[in-house]
Amino acid sequence: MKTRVRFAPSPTGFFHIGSARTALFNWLYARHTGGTFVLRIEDTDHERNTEEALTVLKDGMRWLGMDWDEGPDVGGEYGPYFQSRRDDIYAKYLEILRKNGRAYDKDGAVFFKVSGEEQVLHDAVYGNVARTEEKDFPIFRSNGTPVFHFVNVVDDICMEITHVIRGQDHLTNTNKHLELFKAFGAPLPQFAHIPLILKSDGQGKMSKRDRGALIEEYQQKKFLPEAVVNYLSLLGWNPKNDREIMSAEEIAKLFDFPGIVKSNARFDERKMAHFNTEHIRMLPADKFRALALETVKEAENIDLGSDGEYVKKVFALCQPKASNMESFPSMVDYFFTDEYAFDETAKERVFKKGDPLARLAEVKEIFEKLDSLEAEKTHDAIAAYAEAKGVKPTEFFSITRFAVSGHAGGPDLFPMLEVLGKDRVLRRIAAALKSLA
RNA sequence: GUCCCUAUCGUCUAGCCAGGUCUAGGACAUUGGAUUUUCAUUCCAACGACCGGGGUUCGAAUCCCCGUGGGGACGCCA
Repeated sequence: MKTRVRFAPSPTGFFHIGSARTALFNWLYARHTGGTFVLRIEDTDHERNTEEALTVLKDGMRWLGMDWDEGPDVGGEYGPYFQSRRDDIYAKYLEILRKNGRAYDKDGAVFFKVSGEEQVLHDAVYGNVARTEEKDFPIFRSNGTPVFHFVNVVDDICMEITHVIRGQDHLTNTNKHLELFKAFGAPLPQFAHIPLILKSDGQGKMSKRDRGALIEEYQQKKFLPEAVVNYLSLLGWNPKNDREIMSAEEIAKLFDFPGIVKSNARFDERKMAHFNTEHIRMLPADKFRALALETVKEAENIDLGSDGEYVKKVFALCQPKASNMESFPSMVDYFFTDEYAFDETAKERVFKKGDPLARLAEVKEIFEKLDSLEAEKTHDAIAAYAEAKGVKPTEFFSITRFAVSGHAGGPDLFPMLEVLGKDRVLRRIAAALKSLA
């Protein structure tokens, strides 16, 4: 039988990292098994702007590369995929319960009559979990709208969902669902509950107010979606072979229930950042260039000019040193303007010892004699001069970098000077000699 | 309060199910070195954990019990 899994969010206006991870595990399992990934919108009982909220959700899903096979925009055999449009189906299923004597009216609402028998869940992650649901619970509110537990089960039955992968916070709700499946005489799906994501500090699970809790944040901060997917996949799952940096395809290939961890995981934004850095470094040059271009263009104070080849060289030079895209514009700004600022802490560091300005003046003279600043030649020229003078070559490096870029760090110095070009470098050194004096 | 889940470095985790090969492995973070070509790179190293107590066993991180810690569910929210 073909696997059918679903992600069933209610559009709230933001895409929570926990939801995203649940979606991801479903998506991974579908791709791993060659099955179908259904996106079902649980939009009952919500007055919020669902159109906008839905967009946030869909954008987030698409950004992370979690394409759905059935659901909004793509349709499918099992629609409608919005609970708000399935009232007739719910009415039909309520009738079944009434006929079986499992539903009754109370206070204007409809209640489900529980069996009172112990239910044993065979969970793919947590094993057998026994629990008894003691109280009858409402399945339709007094305003006539159906309740989550009811619609969730009915939809899973109708959509022939084979595996229910969801957060562990539903573990104790599952009794209710088991009772309902049985009351309908429907086959049970395989349940797989996954551990929760906890706050990095403090108590409880990640809430929307915690930093790093919303997928929108990662989009805004220009994280690579593949990095977010990679990190999220490893929060509560692992391939058992110490592999960490992986593509979504690799993860999907390896993903399965036995690798899912039972205990909750604490979110760590530093490790998330690390994955982001690794994925940036791994990006093929052309993809990185496209991303860099987009990022820099959004930083309005930077004018890339008209020399496409120059831009290309700059980005290629900086990619290996880029730790995140958010700060990338500030990392490359000086390549495109002579009006760069001199970083104060960098200045302190550079001027801490020796006589940097004297060195800089010497560098200027050395460079003036060269016909171009080809990296190796430039280096050799300084090294030769330094040796003749009996000074360490390193004494020239920091000040040169600082003079032409305003930073203490950045891409490899000599390739950087080569990209900048002799004219620009000499112009900047001359200016710096005056302004830093 | 009741019920359910869970417990290895600060964090994510491997090992546990089929007990010995574990002086417990990897990653992030931190600290310290190296690359005498800077650096936001790379490499190397250090630091650092089996929650406590009982039991089973020749032997327990691994199996069992009890505590304790952590998390969750108990809504006419989803």
